[in-house]
Amino acid sequence: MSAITIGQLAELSDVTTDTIRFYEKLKLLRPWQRTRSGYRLYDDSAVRRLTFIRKAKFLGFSLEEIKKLLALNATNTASCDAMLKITNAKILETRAKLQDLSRIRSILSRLAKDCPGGTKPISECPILEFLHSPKQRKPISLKPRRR
Amino acid sequence: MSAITIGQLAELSDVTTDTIRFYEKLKLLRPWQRTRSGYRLYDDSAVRRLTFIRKAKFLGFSLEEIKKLLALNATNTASCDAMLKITNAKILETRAKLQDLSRIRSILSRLAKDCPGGTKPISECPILEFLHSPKQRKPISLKPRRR
DNA sequence: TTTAACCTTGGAGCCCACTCCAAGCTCAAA
DNA sequence: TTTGAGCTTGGAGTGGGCTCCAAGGTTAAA
Repeated sequence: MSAITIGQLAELSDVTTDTIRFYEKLKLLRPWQRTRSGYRLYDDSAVRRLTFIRKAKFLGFSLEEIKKLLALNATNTASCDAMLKITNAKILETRAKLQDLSRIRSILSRLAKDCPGGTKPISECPILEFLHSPKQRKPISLKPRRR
Repeated sequence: MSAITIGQLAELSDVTTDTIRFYEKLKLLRPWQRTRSGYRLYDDSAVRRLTFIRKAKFLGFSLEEIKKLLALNATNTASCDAMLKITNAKILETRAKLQDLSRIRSILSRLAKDCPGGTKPISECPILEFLHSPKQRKPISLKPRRR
C-alpha cells in the first residue's frame, strides 16, 4: 500500500492539486489519511476514483451525477438495473443534444450553400437575410423543441 | 414609426427586460431614444435586431460573435465572403461537437447493450467496470468502430 | 387623485467546474 | 542548516448569459 501526496496523485491522474481539493470539497474524494502535519495522503484507490470521475465526466456526467454514480458503486445492494437506467437516461440526453446540433449544422450548411460568397455586397447576403427574417420559413424550421 | 417601451419590446421579442438591458450593456442594442424622464424608447428596428440576436444565438454564435456579425451587417463595404467565412468556421465547430457527442453516444450505447440490467449485482456491472478501467481496453474501444 | 403597473439605476447572485492567490507551514536534498 | 519545492487553509475570481433585487421615479387608467 503506497501512500502518495496530493501532488503525486495529481501527477498520476493528470489533474491539478486544486482540482483534487475541489473534488474533496464536493465530497467526491477523500484522502485515505493525513500526516501529523496535516498533509493529505492517498492510496491507490484514489487513482482509481479519479479515473472514474474523469471517464464519467468524459461521458457527459456532471460532478453531482458522478457523486451518485460513486455512491451506487459503493453499495453492495444495488443491482445493474440502476446503472442501466442512468445510462439510458444519459443516452436520451445525448441523442437530444445531437439532434439539436445536427439541425443547426444542416441550417448552417444550407446557408453556406446559398451564399454566393465572393464580392457580392453583404446587403444581399442570404445568411444575414436569414438572421433577420422574423420567423422560420418553409424549408428551414427554427424552434428548439424544449424551452 | 411606432415607439415602444422596453417592456413592449420584451413582449414582442420574447425576452425579458433584464435581457434587453444586459444586451445594451454589451453594446448589442441601443434604444432609439429616451423620454425626458429617462425611459428607453425603441423603434421597429430593435425588434429586428433582437430577432437577429436570437436566431444567431440559436445557431450557436456567442454574444461576442453576434456583435461582430451585427457590425459586419452594418457596413456597406463588406462582401458576402466575410459572412461565408464565418459561417464555414461555425460549421466546422459544429461538426467537431457533433463528432464528440456521437462518440460519447456510441460508447454509452455499447455500455447499455453490454449491461445485463436486472438484478445482477452492481459489482459485476460492465458500465462501472468501464468507468474504473484506467485506459480504454480491448472489448470497449473509445474509438467508434464504423464511420 | 389615487393606484397599480411600469420604468430607472447599480450591483449582487447564479450555475458549473474549476483556477488562482496569499500567508504561512513542512519536508527532502545538498 | 539552508534552500526551495511542496503542502495547508480560506476565500476570491473566471466565463457566459443571464436573473434578481432594492429603492425610487413615471405613467395610464379608473
